[in-house]
Amino acid sequence: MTSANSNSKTTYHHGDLKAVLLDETARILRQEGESALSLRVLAANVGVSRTAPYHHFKDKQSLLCAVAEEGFVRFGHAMTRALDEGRGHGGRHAMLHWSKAYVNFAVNNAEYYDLMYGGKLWRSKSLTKSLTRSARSYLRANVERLQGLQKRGYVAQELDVLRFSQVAWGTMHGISRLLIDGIYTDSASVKQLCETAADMLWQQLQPD
Amino acid sequence: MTSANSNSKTTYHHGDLKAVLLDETARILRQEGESALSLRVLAANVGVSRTAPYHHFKDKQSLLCAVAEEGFVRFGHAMTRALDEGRGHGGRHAMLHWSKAYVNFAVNNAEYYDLMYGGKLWRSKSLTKSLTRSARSYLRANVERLQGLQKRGYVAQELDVLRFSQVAWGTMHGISRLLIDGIYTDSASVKQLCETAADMLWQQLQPD
DNA sequence: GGTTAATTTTGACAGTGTCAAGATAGGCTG
DNA sequence: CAGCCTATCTTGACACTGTCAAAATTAACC
Repeated sequence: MTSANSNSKTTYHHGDLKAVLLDETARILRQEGESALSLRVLAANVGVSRTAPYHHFKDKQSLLCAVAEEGFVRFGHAMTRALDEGRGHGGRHAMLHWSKAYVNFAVNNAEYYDLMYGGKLWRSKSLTKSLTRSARSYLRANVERLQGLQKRGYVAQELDVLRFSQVAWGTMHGISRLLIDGIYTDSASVKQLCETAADMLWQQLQPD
Repeated sequence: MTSANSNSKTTYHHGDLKAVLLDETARILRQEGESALSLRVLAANVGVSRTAPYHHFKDKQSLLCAVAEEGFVRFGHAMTRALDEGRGHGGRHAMLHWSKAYVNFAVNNAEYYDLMYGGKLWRSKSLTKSLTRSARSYLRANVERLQGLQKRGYVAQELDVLRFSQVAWGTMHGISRLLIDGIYTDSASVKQLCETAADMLWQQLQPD
C-alpha cells in the first residue's frame, strides 16, 4: 500500500478531508438521495474509516449544516448575479428574471436547497446561529431593497413591504418545493409558472 | 397474563391493530417528530411485537402512505367546509377564508401535511396510484371550479386558469411550509400573511 | 372437532450513528 | 537531529434500526 493508487499520495493524514467530505456528501444527496446518505458509506467512498468524519464534524447533523452553509454561499451568488443581469431591463423584466433564477437554483441544486430551506435542519434545535443568519439574510435583503425602491417612488407607497416579501418568498418557495418533490411533474412548464408568478407579484408593486 | 391489564381484552389477535397503528403513528409524528418514529417503538407502544405491523403494512413506507391517505380525507373535509362557509360572502371574502383554512390545516396537521405534500413519500417511487390521485384531485377540483366561474363571467376571460391555480397553490403551499418548518417563526402573523396572499390572488381573478 | 387461514411472535441478519481507546504522522521546541 | 505534542485517523464496541423466515398462536368455517 501507500503507492499512488489513484492520483495523489496515500498519506495517513488525508489533507483536506473536510472539503472532500462536503463534496461527496452533496454528490450522494444529488445522485442517490437523502436516504442513501450514511456516514459509513460516505467515509468508505472517500477512502477513510467510519469515524474519521467525526473529527471534522461533531454530528451527521453538523455535516449537513455545513453543506447547507455552502449552499447559502452558492445561492447568494446566483441571486446577486440574477439581480445584476436584470438591472436596466425594466422592473417587470427584472422580476421575471429573478423568479426564474430562484426556481432554477432550487431545482438544479435541490440537494442544497433541501437542506437550506427544509424541515430536516430547521426542526432540529441544533441549528447554528450562522445558519439561521444566512437563511434569513436573503429575505432581509429583499425587504431592504424594496424599501429603497419604495422611498424613491418605484413601489406603491401603501404596500406593506415586509408582508409582500414574505408572501413573494412563499410563492417562489412553494413552486420550487412542488417541483423538487415531484408533485409538479411537468418541469417544462417552469418558464410559464415563473411568468405567471412574476406578473402577479409585479402587479402588487405598481402604484395604482 | 391475559387479564384485563388496561381496559379491553388482551387477546392474541389484537382486533383493529391496523387502525391503532395509524393513530399511534400520527401521534408520534406530531409529538416527537419524524426522527422518533421507528416501527419497533411504535409496535411496543401499541403493545405488540416488532414485526406485527408487517402483516398490515408491507413497509414502513406503506404505513406512511396510509397515514397520508387519511390526511387527504381530513384535508378534503376541511377544504369543502371552508368553501361552504365562504359561500355567499362575496368572492374576495371567500378567497380569504379559503386561504386561511388551507394554511391552518397545514400548520395544525403538520404530521399529515408533511407526508401528503412532502418529498419523503413523493420522491420514493413506491407511491400508490390512489395516493397520487388524492394528491392531485385537490388541484384539479380548484381548476374546474375556476373554469366554471370563468364561463359564468366571474373570472377574467383571458386568465390561464391552470397556471393561475398552480401558482396559487404554490403560494399557499410555500407559506405553509415556511411556517411548518419553523423558518417563519412569527406564527401570529399567519392572519396577515393570508390576507396579503388572498388579496393578491383575488386581484388576478378580476376582469380588468 | 378438525382443517385452514389469519394473525402474532421469536430469531436472525445486515446496516446505522456514535463513543472510547489505541495507532499514526506531521509540526514544534530543544 | 531527538523528543514531545497534537491533530488526525483507525479499530472495537454498543445500542438501535428495518426487514425477512420460520414457528407459534388464535379465530373462522365446513
